Amino acid sequence: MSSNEKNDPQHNYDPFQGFNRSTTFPFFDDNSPCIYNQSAAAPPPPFDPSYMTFTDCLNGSNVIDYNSFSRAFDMSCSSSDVVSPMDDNTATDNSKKIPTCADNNNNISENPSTPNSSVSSSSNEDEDSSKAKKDKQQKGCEDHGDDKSKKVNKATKKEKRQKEPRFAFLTKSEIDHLEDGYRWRKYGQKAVKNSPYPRSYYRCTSPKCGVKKRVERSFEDPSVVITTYEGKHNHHIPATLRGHAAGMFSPPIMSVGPTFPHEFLTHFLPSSGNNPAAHANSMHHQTQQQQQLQVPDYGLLQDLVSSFTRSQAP
DNA sequence: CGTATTTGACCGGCGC
DNA sequence: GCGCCGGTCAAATACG
Repeated sequence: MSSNEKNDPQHNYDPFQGFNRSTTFPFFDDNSPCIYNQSAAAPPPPFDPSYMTFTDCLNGSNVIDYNSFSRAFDMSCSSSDVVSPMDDNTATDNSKKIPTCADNNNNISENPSTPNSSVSSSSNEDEDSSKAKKDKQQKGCEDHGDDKSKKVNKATKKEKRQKEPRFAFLTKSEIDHLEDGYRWRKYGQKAVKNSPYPRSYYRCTSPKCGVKKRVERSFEDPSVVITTYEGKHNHHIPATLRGHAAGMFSPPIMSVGPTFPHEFLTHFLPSSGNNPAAHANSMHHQTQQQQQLQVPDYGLLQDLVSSFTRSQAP
């Protein structure tokens, strides 16, 4: 948790404070099953562009003005292409993780790990104590560390971690790892402080693609899966994806351009309605009630949704 | 047998 | 400097 977050608890709990959810941004309408209000159990309203979820918006037909999206998400102009610059700690303290759009200044957290002594005396004392035990064991064994040398070499080889743009999605789903059209290899899993749910670490299996994603379940709302993408895919969706996904892509998506829309929709959305690959796969595994929220720039998004709504009007 | 997952070990960053 | 913590590695294991 970053220091400013620590000093400002509100920051953790409601990054949308100050926004009029009902009128400023349709996704936040209290009637919608937005996860940020506690009415997620309420049935979604009948389709209405004004009340569509963000996923609906993204997944909607390709009438969306992608330039608007691009502007809204600040994808093309920023140095890091941050859609929703999550403080890394957004997913660190599970009890308070909420994607924050507060700093749209490409201020990706420089500290991937955020020590937080203030929560050290947390509910997961079992974990902590066992972890401490482990650490002690480690340190106790360090004397006879022949096998350590290679790890040290590895560590020296490793370049300093680069800051990658991160994008967080909140998805209402019963399954943790949502299909997004890409192939991921799980490379780690960690217990999350203050949360009974572990965090899983995935890496894109494409050789030259260093995109990673973290998947964890919200502590406050277990029905919500938090998926954090890091980096951008430098390749298309693998043709071998659990069968022939790439070939199923509809031309509009594949042809909209090399940069933003396709990348966004296919690279970052856990499940895109315009992504038959993801859709076809996910339909088998996911509940129909999935909503992803991405909250980059309210004003522009409002414009976008407004224009989208207008374009839907007869 | 190749690929994916699991899981304990390890590292680096940060706060104290 | 120490301890905590998130993130990553890689050997072992599971799976198809």
